Amino acid sequence: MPELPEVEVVRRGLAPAVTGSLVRAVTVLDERSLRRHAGPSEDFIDRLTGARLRAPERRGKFLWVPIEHAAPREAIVVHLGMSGQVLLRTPDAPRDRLTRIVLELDHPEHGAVRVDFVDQRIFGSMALDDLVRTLDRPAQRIPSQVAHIARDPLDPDFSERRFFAALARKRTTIKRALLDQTLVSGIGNIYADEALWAARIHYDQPTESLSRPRARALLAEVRSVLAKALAEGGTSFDAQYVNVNGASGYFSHSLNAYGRQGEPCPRCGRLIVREVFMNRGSHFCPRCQRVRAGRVSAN
DNA sequence: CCGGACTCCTGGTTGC
DNA sequence: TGCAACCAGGAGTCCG
Repeated sequence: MPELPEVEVVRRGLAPAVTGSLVRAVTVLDERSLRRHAGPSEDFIDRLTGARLRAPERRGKFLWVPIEHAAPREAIVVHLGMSGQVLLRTPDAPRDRLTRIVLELDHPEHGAVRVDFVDQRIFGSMALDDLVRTLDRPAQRIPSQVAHIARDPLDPDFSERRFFAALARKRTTIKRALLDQTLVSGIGNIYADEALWAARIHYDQPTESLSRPRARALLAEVRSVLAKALAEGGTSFDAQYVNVNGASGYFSHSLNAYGRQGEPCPRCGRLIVREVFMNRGSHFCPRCQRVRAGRVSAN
């Protein structure tokens, strides 16, 4: 699935069901989905069973559910990878064929609920991880697996100053930078292409050649596209991305560049092109988005 | 520090 | 219709 808007849709959907719930039972159907859990699956099951869950949190594409009263403090960390889904089901609902992990919860008000982690490609994972303090906000604890991930652009504490400084420090090109989760998190291939299209920037434009106003404009487009996609429930091309109730998002109808190769650019009419970059498709308008000469920063 | 190659996987779609 | 090749929203590691 899953870039920031899709993961946030999942977080919001999960919140009312898991917050305050007690974990009654844990079933691991495929241990490969625990790849990022430090111990064996029995360890995951034993430590989680009987735990009381708190409200789910998110940074970038990582989602986690803190456990109450755990010492050291810990959380269930969920990453959806390319094809992960988190589904809320009634206890006796049939299981999806690709279900890898099942959590049976008991909510103090809503009663029994089942959380199914479904993942076709198994690039996603669940894990129990310690919550640690990080430098970027000492008052907050986040899973150790997420500590290297930058804040995302919809985070109220996202620092533009920091982002621009990190961008200036990098000797790379812009799409690579947008996809670098240690610079800014939550952006994946779809929204990188969409934001670059909106800002009229070529994916291979060197970051050091971007003026501050253009970098600022790009960040504004990133925020805008993420927010719009979130408002429309995320981007679904098929059943691979759905919310916790199994419903698709609508943002695929609003895409201007991603997956639109051969179709006219909505702005200028020139046909959108797809090129392979970083082993994946980059979609852009060859007229609106050209690599241009720009200032080379002094530092 | 940076980029490219390669890894983890399954299954739907495309093309012969 | 069969089957192989290709493609996919991510991200970590290793190597030059």
